[in-house]
Amino acid sequence: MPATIRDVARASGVHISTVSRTFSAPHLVNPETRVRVLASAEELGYRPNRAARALITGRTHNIGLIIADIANPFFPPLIKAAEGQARHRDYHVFVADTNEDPTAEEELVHALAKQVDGVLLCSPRMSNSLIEQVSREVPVVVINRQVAGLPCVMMDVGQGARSAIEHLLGLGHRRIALLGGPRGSWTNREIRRAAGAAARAGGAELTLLGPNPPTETGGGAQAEQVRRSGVTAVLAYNDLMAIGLIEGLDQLGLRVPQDVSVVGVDDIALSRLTRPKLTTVATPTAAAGRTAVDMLLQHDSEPRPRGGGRSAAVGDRRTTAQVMLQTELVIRDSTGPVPETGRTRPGGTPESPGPHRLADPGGPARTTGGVVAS
Amino acid sequence: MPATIRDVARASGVHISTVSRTFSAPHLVNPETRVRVLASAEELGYRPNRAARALITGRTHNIGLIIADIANPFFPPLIKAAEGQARHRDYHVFVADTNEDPTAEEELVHALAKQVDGVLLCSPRMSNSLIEQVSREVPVVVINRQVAGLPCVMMDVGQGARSAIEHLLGLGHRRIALLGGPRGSWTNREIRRAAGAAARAGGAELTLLGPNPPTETGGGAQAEQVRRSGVTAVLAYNDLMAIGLIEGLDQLGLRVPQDVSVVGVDDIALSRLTRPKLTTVATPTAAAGRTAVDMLLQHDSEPRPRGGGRSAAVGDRRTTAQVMLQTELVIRDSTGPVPETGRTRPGGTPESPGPHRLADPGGPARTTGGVVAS
DNA sequence: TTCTTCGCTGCAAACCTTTGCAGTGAAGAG
DNA sequence: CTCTTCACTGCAAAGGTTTGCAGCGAAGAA
Repeated sequence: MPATIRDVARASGVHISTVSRTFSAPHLVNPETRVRVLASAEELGYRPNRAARALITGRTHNIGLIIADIANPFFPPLIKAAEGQARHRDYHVFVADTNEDPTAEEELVHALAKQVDGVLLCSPRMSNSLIEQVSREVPVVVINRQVAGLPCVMMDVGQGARSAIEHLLGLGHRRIALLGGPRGSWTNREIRRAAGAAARAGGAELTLLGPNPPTETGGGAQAEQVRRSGVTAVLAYNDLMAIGLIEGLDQLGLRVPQDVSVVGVDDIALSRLTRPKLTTVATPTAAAGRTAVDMLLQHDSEPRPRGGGRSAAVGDRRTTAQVMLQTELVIRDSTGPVPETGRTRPGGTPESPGPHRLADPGGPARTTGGVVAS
Repeated sequence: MPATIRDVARASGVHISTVSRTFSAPHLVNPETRVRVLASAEELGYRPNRAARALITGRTHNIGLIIADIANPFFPPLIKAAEGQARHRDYHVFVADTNEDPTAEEELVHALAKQVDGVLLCSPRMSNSLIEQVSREVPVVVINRQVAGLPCVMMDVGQGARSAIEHLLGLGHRRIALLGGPRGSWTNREIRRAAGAAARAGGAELTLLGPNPPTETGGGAQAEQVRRSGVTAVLAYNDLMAIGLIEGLDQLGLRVPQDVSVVGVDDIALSRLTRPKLTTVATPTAAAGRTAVDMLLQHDSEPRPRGGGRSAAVGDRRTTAQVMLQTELVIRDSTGPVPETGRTRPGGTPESPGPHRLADPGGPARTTGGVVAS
């Protein structure tokens, strides 16, 4: 049904190459011919077949963005930022959602591989070796994970977790739980490592709860465990879990932050809207999206060889940079001083000490990142 | 860099067609040859180029999903449902976000056109005529909009808006505002039409506020207007705006539902978590996603002619159905009886009458839809 | 006049697959 | 021994573009 270049050529009485040039190099064709071709094209509703074009140029002007869970509000800012940056460079972004499933993840990069010039692998759940493998099929930039030899943009959640633990230590907490995220998450490991070290250094006991699905439900489901464990503070893998946990604790009659303090990670928009407002580690998601696109596209202006030698793909960079973006602890209302010992039962105090409050930095975290490796 | 079918053929000493068959019709090739080919392919890291394959088969096994704003929590359930349904039929979904921009919308369908077998146009902002035009380039199913001659799946927001207005009328409200959504939204028009009719029928005055961006910010920005207008109830274009409005009213010292009642549309997950919990019109988003995929793919089992005649694309259905899905009013805590006249200033009443509460249906809205046209 | 230059256009290869058709050789039937 | 059948494989066209190269005619230079 859709008209091809050949139909247009026939209709306007020229060779297909002229039609092609009319679209991709108009200055090479006689103005009169051009209008004739354009007219025929318009009339037939002709649109160049981008897949066929990509087959020969090796450029689709699309980039793929694979993310673990599109329903997690952590991702949209990253997606939007990536789209914006891509658009500046005349690229479109196709997003694919893996439902936290490593298998779906792998399938999707194959599905996308030849329809895009590169793939942004965001918070991947598959193994490093698998990532390396797929990166041989299509240029890849990894977000939220470090894998040797590949361009990566990471957020320093380790530093963030440390700040969070130190914040809790400063409030007097000595029994802290770490509400773990999904299996296979690099972020999860980083947080665990850093939080563990910080807790040890501060003489606190850190209880690990997990792995859990990184959702509100996943957080809420651990409320009972948190209560039983007797901790006075919790660091959650992300804001969603933190919010779910607060909800769950609430239903058990435990108040936040009076009975237990809760810290999240991500600083999603929602964390400003809940009551209490969430203390959280802000991650520079938008900057990550932009940076990743830049890294993927950094060499796309280089001339592409043709004919004999295999053509160089977008990701064929000699220098694979790894960038670490800063995080920042944002203290809001979900953390407070440790409750006095002895009062382990909630509800007795008429008015517990009000929520601890510090100046809210407000704006997004600073996003300058240092280049770590080359 | 990536190996082609020719490389594999050379490495395993067979013709490329044998390699092709090894992957797409293994039963046609001798087991011994097969293992040899497979071995070479494995060694070379060969992956069939799906774009080239699609060029000849006419099938990509991908479907495109274009949505207005990926950050709006209304969409993820729809996306997930579409993905699930697609996955059952061995299809992958590429999501593209338009940022509520009609131009980006059109660009994206062109970008996707030849990389997918069909496009789901979700809550499109472009004109009907443009939709018809792009539908000649790629099979399209429209969601949240009625356009003649094209398969559509709609949600009966008109009915929902009517129920909402009647609910408010029943609570005694006579001055109601309609917090409009974005320009170009079919849903917006439907709500306005139905709400207007219902208000008129009930002898109430309906104030139109808008158009607005369909976000929390968009809703919050109209709080001042709502206060000034003196209405006692608001029906918002969607839950996000309703939540933003409640937030904004709160900052102006107006309590919901004591001073003003607020109803949303969509029943996003968040609307259960806010205080007060949101009264809203539940839309069957997941069902919409599933249905749309089914409609797009309904003919994909038909044999495709080859050679002489132009091949029939996925969407080449004779019967373009239009489906209307039911909505349902879910009454929670953000609506209550109209405040007594005279008390227009907030803060005076020690304890206003508690929120009106009805049984919450809980489960998702029923999704059975009648076929409207053929 | 002859030669060069130049603007435009056509030719054909290339990109990577799939697939109808035909060819090959061996096994089985008569 | 000949003929058919059958499993397997190769051939080549097709799908819709892009692009280096060559051709062509006209205009300008010498």
